[in-house]
Amino acid sequence: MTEADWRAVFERPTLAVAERLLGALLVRDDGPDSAGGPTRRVGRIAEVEAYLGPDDRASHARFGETARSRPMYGEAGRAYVYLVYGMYHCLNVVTGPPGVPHAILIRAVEPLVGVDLIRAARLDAEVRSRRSLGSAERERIRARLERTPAERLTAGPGLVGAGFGLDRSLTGRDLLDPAQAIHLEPKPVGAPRFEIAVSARIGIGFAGPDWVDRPWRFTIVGNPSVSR
DNA sequence: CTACCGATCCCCT
DNA sequence: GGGGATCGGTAGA
Repeated sequence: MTEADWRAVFERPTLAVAERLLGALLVRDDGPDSAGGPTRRVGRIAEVEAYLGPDDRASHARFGETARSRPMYGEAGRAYVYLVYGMYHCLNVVTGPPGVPHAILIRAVEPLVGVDLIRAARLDAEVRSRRSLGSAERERIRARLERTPAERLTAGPGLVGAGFGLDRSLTGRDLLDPAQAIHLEPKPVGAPRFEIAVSARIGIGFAGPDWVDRPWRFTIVGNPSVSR
Protein backbone atom coordinates (compact mmCIF):
# COMPACT_ATOMS: atom_id res chain seq x y z
CA MET A 1 0.00 0.00 0.00
CA THR A 2 1.33 3.44 -0.93
CA GLU A 3 1.52 6.27 1.57
CA ALA A 4 -1.27 8.02 -0.34
CA ASP A 5 -3.51 4.96 -0.03
CA TRP A 6 -2.73 4.72 3.67
CA ARG A 7 -3.60 8.40 4.16
CA ALA A 8 -6.85 7.86 2.25
CA VAL A 9 -7.88 5.26 4.84
CA PHE A 10 -8.00 8.06 7.41
CA GLU A 11 -10.55 9.99 5.37
CA ARG A 12 -13.09 7.23 6.03
CA PRO A 13 -15.61 7.19 8.91
CA THR A 14 -13.95 6.80 12.29
CA LEU A 15 -15.34 3.35 13.06
CA ALA A 16 -14.09 2.08 9.69
CA VAL A 17 -10.66 3.53 10.40
CA ALA A 18 -10.64 1.82 13.79
CA GLU A 19 -11.07 -1.57 12.14
CA ARG A 20 -8.34 -0.78 9.62
CA LEU A 21 -5.93 0.07 12.43
CA LEU A 22 -6.09 -3.48 13.74
CA GLY A 23 -3.07 -5.33 12.36
CA ALA A 24 -1.38 -2.06 11.43
CA LEU A 25 2.06 -1.33 12.89
CA LEU A 26 3.20 1.19 15.48
CA VAL A 27 6.84 1.94 14.64
CA ARG A 28 9.50 3.85 16.55
CA ASP A 29 13.04 4.09 15.20
CA ASP A 30 15.32 6.81 16.55
CA GLY A 31 18.31 5.74 14.49
CA PRO A 32 21.53 4.32 15.93
CA ASP A 33 21.90 4.90 19.68
CA SER A 34 25.03 6.40 21.27
CA ALA A 35 26.77 3.01 21.01
CA GLY A 36 25.65 2.53 17.42
CA GLY A 37 23.02 -0.05 18.37
CA PRO A 38 19.50 -0.33 16.93
CA THR A 39 16.55 1.56 18.44
CA ARG A 40 13.79 0.09 16.28
CA ARG A 41 10.58 -0.96 17.98
CA VAL A 42 7.54 -2.33 16.16
CA GLY A 43 4.19 -3.42 17.54
CA ARG A 44 1.14 -4.90 15.84
CA ILE A 45 -1.98 -3.01 16.88
CA ALA A 46 -4.28 -5.50 18.58
CA GLU A 47 -6.87 -3.34 20.34
CA VAL A 48 -8.36 0.11 19.70
CA GLU A 49 -11.30 2.22 20.86
CA ALA A 50 -13.16 4.97 19.01
CA TYR A 51 -14.19 8.25 20.65
CA LEU A 52 -16.76 10.24 18.72
CA GLY A 53 -16.87 13.65 20.34
CA PRO A 54 -18.23 16.11 21.13
CA ASP A 55 -21.54 14.27 21.69
CA ASP A 56 -19.79 11.17 23.05
CA ARG A 57 -19.83 11.70 26.82
CA ALA A 58 -16.78 9.45 27.20
CA SER A 59 -14.63 11.62 24.93
CA HIS A 60 -12.24 14.30 26.10
CA ALA A 61 -14.05 16.48 23.55
CA ARG A 62 -17.27 16.30 25.62
CA PHE A 63 -16.43 19.76 27.03
CA GLY A 64 -16.06 21.14 23.53
CA GLU A 65 -12.91 22.63 22.08
CA THR A 66 -10.60 23.29 25.04
CA ALA A 67 -6.82 23.53 25.28
CA ARG A 68 -6.67 19.77 25.86
CA SER A 69 -9.15 18.62 23.23
CA ARG A 70 -8.01 21.01 20.49
CA PRO A 71 -5.70 18.47 18.79
CA MET A 72 -8.72 16.25 18.11
CA TYR A 73 -10.27 19.06 16.06
CA GLY A 74 -7.32 18.97 13.68
CA GLU A 75 -6.66 16.87 10.62
CA ALA A 76 -6.81 13.10 10.58
CA GLY A 77 -3.65 11.08 11.06
CA ARG A 78 -2.16 13.32 13.74
CA ALA A 79 -1.32 12.22 17.27
CA TYR A 80 -3.21 13.15 20.42
CA VAL A 81 -1.39 11.97 23.56
CA TYR A 82 -2.87 12.60 27.00
CA LEU A 83 -1.79 11.92 30.57
CA VAL A 84 -4.13 9.80 32.72
CA TYR A 85 -4.00 9.41 36.48
CA GLY A 86 -0.90 11.56 36.57
CA MET A 87 1.38 8.84 35.25
CA TYR A 88 0.38 7.13 32.02
CA HIS A 89 0.58 8.54 28.50
CA CYS A 90 -2.04 7.23 26.05
CA LEU A 91 -1.74 7.47 22.27
CA ASN A 92 -4.66 8.42 20.02
CA VAL A 93 -4.87 8.89 16.28
CA VAL A 94 -7.07 11.81 15.25
CA THR A 95 -9.79 10.98 12.71
CA GLY A 96 -12.64 12.85 11.07
CA PRO A 97 -12.38 16.03 9.01
CA PRO A 98 -11.04 19.21 10.65
CA GLY A 99 -13.61 20.50 13.13
CA VAL A 100 -14.91 17.02 13.98
CA PRO A 101 -13.14 15.85 17.17
CA HIS A 102 -12.95 12.10 16.61
CA ALA A 103 -10.03 9.98 17.77
CA ILE A 104 -8.96 6.37 18.11
CA LEU A 105 -7.16 5.20 21.24
CA ILE A 106 -4.43 2.60 20.67
CA ARG A 107 -5.12 0.28 23.61
CA ALA A 108 -2.69 -2.55 22.93
CA VAL A 109 0.04 -3.65 20.54
CA GLU A 110 1.82 -6.97 20.14
CA PRO A 111 5.62 -6.48 20.22
CA LEU A 112 7.23 -7.74 17.00
CA VAL A 113 10.63 -6.02 16.99
CA GLY A 114 12.77 -4.54 19.78
CA VAL A 115 11.31 -6.48 22.71
CA ASP A 116 14.32 -5.73 24.92
CA LEU A 117 14.08 -2.01 24.10
CA ILE A 118 10.39 -2.05 24.97
CA ARG A 119 11.12 -3.81 28.26
CA ALA A 120 13.84 -1.28 29.09
CA ALA A 121 11.46 1.60 28.30
CA ARG A 122 8.82 0.07 30.59
CA LEU A 123 11.36 0.00 33.43
CA ASP A 124 12.51 3.52 32.70
CA ALA A 125 8.95 4.85 32.72
CA GLU A 126 8.05 3.06 35.93
CA VAL A 127 11.16 4.27 37.76
CA ARG A 128 10.76 7.84 36.58
CA SER A 129 7.10 8.03 37.57
CA ARG A 130 7.86 7.37 41.22
CA ARG A 131 8.77 10.19 43.55
CA SER A 132 11.14 8.11 45.63
CA LEU A 133 12.41 4.63 44.96
CA GLY A 134 14.83 2.47 46.91
CA SER A 135 17.28 0.22 45.10
CA ALA A 136 15.49 -2.85 46.44
CA GLU A 137 12.18 -1.68 45.02
CA ARG A 138 13.78 -0.86 41.69
CA GLU A 139 15.22 -4.35 41.58
CA ARG A 140 11.80 -5.83 42.33
CA ILE A 141 10.30 -3.92 39.39
CA ARG A 142 13.15 -4.99 37.10
CA ALA A 143 12.68 -8.62 38.09
CA ARG A 144 8.93 -8.43 37.44
CA LEU A 145 9.50 -6.98 33.97
CA GLU A 146 12.04 -9.71 33.22
CA ARG A 147 9.35 -12.25 34.00
CA THR A 148 6.73 -10.42 31.93
CA PRO A 149 6.26 -12.23 28.61
CA ALA A 150 6.89 -10.07 25.53
CA GLU A 151 3.24 -10.13 24.46
CA ARG A 152 2.13 -8.60 27.78
CA LEU A 153 4.61 -5.70 27.79
CA THR A 154 2.30 -3.38 25.85
CA ALA A 155 -1.09 -4.93 26.67
CA GLY A 156 -2.85 -1.72 27.74
CA PRO A 157 -2.93 1.94 26.65
CA GLY A 158 -0.63 3.16 29.43
CA LEU A 159 1.76 0.31 28.73
CA VAL A 160 1.94 1.15 25.02
CA GLY A 161 2.94 4.68 25.97
CA ALA A 162 5.56 3.44 28.43
CA GLY A 163 6.99 0.73 26.17
CA PHE A 164 7.36 3.09 23.23
CA GLY A 165 8.51 6.09 25.28
CA LEU A 166 5.60 8.31 24.27
CA ASP A 167 4.54 11.57 25.91
CA ARG A 168 2.46 14.63 25.17
CA SER A 169 5.21 16.19 23.06
CA LEU A 170 4.07 13.82 20.31
CA THR A 171 0.67 15.51 20.15
CA GLY A 172 0.00 17.14 16.79
CA ARG A 173 2.67 15.21 14.93
CA ASP A 174 1.90 13.40 11.68
CA LEU A 175 1.71 9.65 12.32
CA LEU A 176 1.34 8.69 8.67
CA ASP A 177 4.72 9.90 7.43
CA PRO A 178 7.05 6.87 7.30
CA ALA A 179 10.08 9.20 7.54
CA GLN A 180 9.09 10.21 11.07
CA ALA A 181 10.71 8.41 14.02
CA ILE A 182 7.28 7.50 15.37
CA HIS A 183 4.63 6.53 12.84
CA LEU A 184 1.96 4.03 11.79
CA GLU A 185 2.26 1.65 8.85
CA PRO A 186 -0.56 -0.26 7.21
CA LYS A 187 -1.07 -3.94 7.92
CA PRO A 188 1.70 -5.71 6.00
CA VAL A 189 0.78 -7.70 2.94
CA GLY A 190 0.92 -11.37 3.87
CA ALA A 191 0.36 -10.77 7.59
CA PRO A 192 -1.71 -13.47 9.29
CA ARG A 193 -5.47 -13.20 8.79
CA PHE A 194 -7.58 -12.48 11.84
CA GLU A 195 -11.13 -11.98 13.01
CA ILE A 196 -12.29 -8.77 14.66
CA ALA A 197 -14.30 -8.71 17.88
CA VAL A 198 -16.44 -5.72 18.83
CA SER A 199 -17.26 -4.81 22.44
CA ALA A 200 -17.97 -1.99 24.87
CA ARG A 201 -15.22 0.45 25.75
CA ILE A 202 -13.18 0.10 28.94
CA GLY A 203 -13.03 2.49 31.90
CA ILE A 204 -15.74 4.93 30.86
CA GLY A 205 -18.46 4.21 33.42
CA PHE A 206 -18.53 7.93 34.19
CA ALA A 207 -20.05 8.57 30.74
CA GLY A 208 -23.48 7.26 31.71
CA PRO A 209 -25.79 4.54 30.39
CA ASP A 210 -26.25 6.03 26.92
CA TRP A 211 -22.56 5.67 26.16
CA VAL A 212 -21.00 2.86 28.21
CA ASP A 213 -22.41 0.11 26.02
CA ARG A 214 -21.55 1.55 22.61
CA PRO A 215 -19.68 -1.19 20.70
CA TRP A 216 -16.70 0.97 19.83
CA ARG A 217 -13.88 -1.25 21.08
CA PHE A 218 -12.22 -3.43 18.45
CA THR A 219 -9.83 -6.30 19.11
CA ILE A 220 -8.03 -9.00 17.16
CA VAL A 221 -9.65 -12.26 18.25
CA GLY A 222 -7.18 -14.46 20.10
CA ASN A 223 -4.33 -11.96 20.07
CA PRO A 224 -2.22 -12.49 23.23
CA SER A 225 -1.61 -8.75 23.74
CA VAL A 226 -5.22 -7.65 24.16
CA SER A 227 -5.76 -5.98 27.56
CA ARG A 228 -7.59 -7.82 30.36
C1' DC B 1 -7.87 29.87 44.39
C1' DT B 2 -9.62 24.96 45.87
C1' DA B 3 -11.99 20.50 45.05
C1' DC B 4 -12.80 16.74 42.50
C1' DC B 5 -11.76 13.05 39.48
C1' DG B 6 -9.98 10.64 35.52
C1' DA B 7 -10.00 6.80 28.15
C1' DT B 8 -4.59 3.18 34.18
C1' DC B 9 -1.92 -0.14 36.41
C1' DC B 10 -0.07 -2.68 40.24
C1' DC B 11 -0.25 -4.79 44.69
C1' DC B 12 -2.70 -6.47 48.58
C1' DT B 13 -6.44 -9.07 50.82
C1' DG C 1 -12.60 -7.05 45.28
C1' DG C 2 -10.26 -2.65 47.04
C1' DG C 3 -6.94 1.08 47.45
C1' DG C 4 -2.75 3.88 46.29
C1' DA C 5 0.30 6.52 43.17
C1' DT C 6 0.35 11.20 40.96
C1' DC C 7 -0.95 15.47 38.23
C1' DG C 8 -3.54 18.10 34.85
C1' DG C 9 -8.20 19.47 33.24
C1' DT C 10 -12.43 21.40 34.44
C1' DA C 11 -15.85 23.56 37.29
C1' DG C 12 -17.14 26.39 40.81
C1' DA C 13 -16.34 29.70 44.68
